[in-house]
Amino acid sequence: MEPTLLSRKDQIDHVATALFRTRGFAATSMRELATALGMEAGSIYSHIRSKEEILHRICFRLADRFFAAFEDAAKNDTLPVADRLRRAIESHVQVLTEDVAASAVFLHEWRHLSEPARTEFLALRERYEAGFRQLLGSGAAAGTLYAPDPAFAALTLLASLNWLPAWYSPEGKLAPPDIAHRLANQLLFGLEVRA
Amino acid sequence: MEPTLLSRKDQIDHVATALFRTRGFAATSMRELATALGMEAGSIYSHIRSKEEILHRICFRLADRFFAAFEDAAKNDTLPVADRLRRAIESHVQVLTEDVAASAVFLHEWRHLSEPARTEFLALRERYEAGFRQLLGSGAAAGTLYAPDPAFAALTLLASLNWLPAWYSPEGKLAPPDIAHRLANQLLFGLEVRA
DNA sequence: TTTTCTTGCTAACGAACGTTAGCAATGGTA
DNA sequence: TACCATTGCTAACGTTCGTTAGCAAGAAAA
Repeated sequence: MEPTLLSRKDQIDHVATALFRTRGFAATSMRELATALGMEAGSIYSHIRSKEEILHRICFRLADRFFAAFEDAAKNDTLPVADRLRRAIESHVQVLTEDVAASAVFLHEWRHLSEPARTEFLALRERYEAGFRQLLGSGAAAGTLYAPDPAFAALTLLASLNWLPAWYSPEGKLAPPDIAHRLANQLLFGLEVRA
Repeated sequence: MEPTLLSRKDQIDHVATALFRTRGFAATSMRELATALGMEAGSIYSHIRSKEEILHRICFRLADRFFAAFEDAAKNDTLPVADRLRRAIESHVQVLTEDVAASAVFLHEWRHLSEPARTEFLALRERYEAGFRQLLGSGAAAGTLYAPDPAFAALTLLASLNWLPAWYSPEGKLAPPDIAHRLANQLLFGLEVRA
């Protein structure tokens, strides 16, 4: 029938990601998931321990990817801060577009993690934001970036980026690098025409 | 005991809004809602017809507010476009901060509306975004705004604003007008220091 | 060949879900 | 006084939920 590129467990994760994205975690039943996979609800438990385990894997795997991409992009101390920020933005967009569905789940469904996973997740997110904060802060200190309140700037910046899964489609006219470039420009240069 | 400032129905809406925000619509049970209101689950149905009716009211009421605020702010044809955009941004932020919980529900929980309400809601949101698109487009045409792709710019702009309910607290150090002003500045002028 | 792992089924568990019916107390209105 | 809208209760309905137990077929490993 189909080539088994993914293990059954990975297939479950993949299909669950799509369902969690569109219906939400709480509104997705194991029976819906099973139907989408072409199997019975009980059978899923041959591969996973619980529904939440799937969500846990989706969220934390993506957190890992965001961290890895950020390390690569921003931790080059020889580059000017503005350039490092641009690269961090582009990396973030790349991770988002690589798997939009998982990104959407990562951004919205983490609340359904129970403790202590939830707290753990929020700590990771906080650490990630701190990376952007630090970048903006040192840019402001160096006088190359305008960010009187780096925390505020970081929130706004990430907000613009994280809305992407709400509208991005791989079939759209804009390719991910295009999007990343435009977003970076708009955030760095603003909307107002310069004199 | 307590002064009855709100009708029981309004109290239900209010408490439900807070629960829908933190737990999500699907993960909030009528029994939880009842407990938070100090009553029994069945009793709620003396005031409402269904759980979804509450969500419907929350979402569409806020849509009305956004439209009203935008009309006030942006439909003054004598002002320069950039100023009208700034005013629209500030109005949007004001509606968001006036009721953060309801805003969060409006932004994230509308997916749980069933048809035809869901389609109706999306049409409203699309019309609202079109207002910003048009503003950005005419600014670009007039040469006062840099927005080569007004649709893209509108998405990014609203994204920055709509993330606000994720972090804003009325007890925070920034007052809503401050926030609005900073957001408008950051969006209009960008992060990079001007020559 | 025997064993073990993977994969999946059926049937069912107890719990929780949204909602309804029927009844009762209260307080304002006629 | 009689009436009626408001408000809330108890008890239960049918359904769906996540999950488990027990069994079985096939492939891979010993």
